[in-house]
Amino acid sequence: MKTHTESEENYIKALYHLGGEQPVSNGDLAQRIGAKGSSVTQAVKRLGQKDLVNVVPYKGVQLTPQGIRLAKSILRKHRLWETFLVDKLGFGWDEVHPLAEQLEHIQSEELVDRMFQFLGSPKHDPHGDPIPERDGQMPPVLGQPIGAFTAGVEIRIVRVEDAGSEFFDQLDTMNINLGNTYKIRAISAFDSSVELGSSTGSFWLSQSMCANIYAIQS
Amino acid sequence: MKTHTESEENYIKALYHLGGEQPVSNGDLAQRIGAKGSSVTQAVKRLGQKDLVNVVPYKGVQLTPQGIRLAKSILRKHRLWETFLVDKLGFGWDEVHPLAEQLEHIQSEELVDRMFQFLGSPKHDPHGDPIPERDGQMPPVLGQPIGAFTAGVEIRIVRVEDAGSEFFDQLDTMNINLGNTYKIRAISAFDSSVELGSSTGSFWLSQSMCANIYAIQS
DNA sequence: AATAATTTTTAGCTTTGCCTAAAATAAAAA
DNA sequence: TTTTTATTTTAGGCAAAGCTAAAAATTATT
Ligand SMILES: [Mn+2]
Ligand SMILES: [Mn+2]
Ligand SMILES: [Mn+2]
Ligand SMILES: [Mn+2]
Repeated sequence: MKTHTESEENYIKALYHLGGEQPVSNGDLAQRIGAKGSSVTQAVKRLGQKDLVNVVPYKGVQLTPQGIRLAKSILRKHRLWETFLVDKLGFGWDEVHPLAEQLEHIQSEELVDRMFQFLGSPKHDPHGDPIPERDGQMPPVLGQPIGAFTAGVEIRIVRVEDAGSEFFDQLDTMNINLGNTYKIRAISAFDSSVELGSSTGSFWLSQSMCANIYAIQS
Repeated sequence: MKTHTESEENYIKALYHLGGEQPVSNGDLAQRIGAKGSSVTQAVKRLGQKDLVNVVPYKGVQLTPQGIRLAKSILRKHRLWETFLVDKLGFGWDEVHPLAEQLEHIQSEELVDRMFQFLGSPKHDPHGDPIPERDGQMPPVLGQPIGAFTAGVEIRIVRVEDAGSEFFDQLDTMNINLGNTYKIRAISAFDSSVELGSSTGSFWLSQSMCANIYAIQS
């Protein structure tokens, strides 16, 4: 398997994030990467020559099977590193993403395999996102938005969206963590906010918060 | 503290390796980096503009105090990562160097500090090389070449030179590891090879092997 | 001290990856 | 179906980091 530049890998990752296996527009990609459209046009041309993407001018860019494989391998590394940073080094789950963006580019199959073992073959990262397997298979994407449940149900938080540092701060101040269990006490018909109850009391969660927090019944 | 490219950091590291605080010739640097002299001339000019080195044309390049600080911080990371890979992930001490050359460029003070803690505040890496402290202080460089001892003395292996994979293979087949203790049985007046004795028997070590293995009396 | 050999620098080119401004194309509105 | 607007591509530049070949400076040898 050839070796790629960091920039190339970031484009592949962005494409996977935005479109998965579907085509992505030049503009969306430019926005995500944080570069101008003209730069993106050239970049994807280079990726096309390496058979990582198919480019249809004026129409969009789409990952090839090769590109998808690469995207998943980068995502696997990213999420394994996040898991390492949180589980082993004691970082907060809100701090690890930027660091993982560096570490995801380290090239060594052996390292990834050993890290995977060292971490106990995890299926999900500290935010509850699935860690792609060695062969590209994806573990299930866990949970539904909290607002999707009905009053009276017992739920467990299993995943949160990466919705920025303010979101994580809010989770922190409200003491909400993966694994926490609550009872859905009520759902407001007015603004869709949700009242959650735990052993220590109960509190209301805004619709915006709920939309980024995923849970399963349990 | 500003951020540097991988290439810049590799130049700084090479300069520190070759000359420490002393000036280094263009040719030596070129050889070490694996680039042509003309490329090196330009590269050090760039480093000069960032006050990481002082360049005297036709004479040589020398790290500034800033450059030395950077060199040590990279070396610290390199050796901490090697320690992590061997102690925590179970890599062999002969496999970790190339990986550490990638990992040493990851930028995060916080990560380094936490890793240092996680590893138990190590003073030396898996090859016995000193790990620079946070403030730039260097732990002692351990040991003397095995040939420097006299017959009858008890020694413990504390450090090995990075003398290539064949050297490590030889150490491996002879079962020589850091921490092993031996008695110096004899030193050949003919070829300076050394006879070492342990509980399991005794064997001869060539002068070339001895020159790359360091020990202390004990 | 003069010449020869070695080392270093300069000059000119290449690729990656980004930029701005202008031209071309596609999509939306009239 | 034109015309206007938005998106995308082309054209032309720039900096980092490498290269080769030629010129200049230093070092070594007669
Ligand atoms: Mn992340
Ligand atoms: Mn990245
Ligand atoms: Mn090393
Ligand atoms: Mn390196």
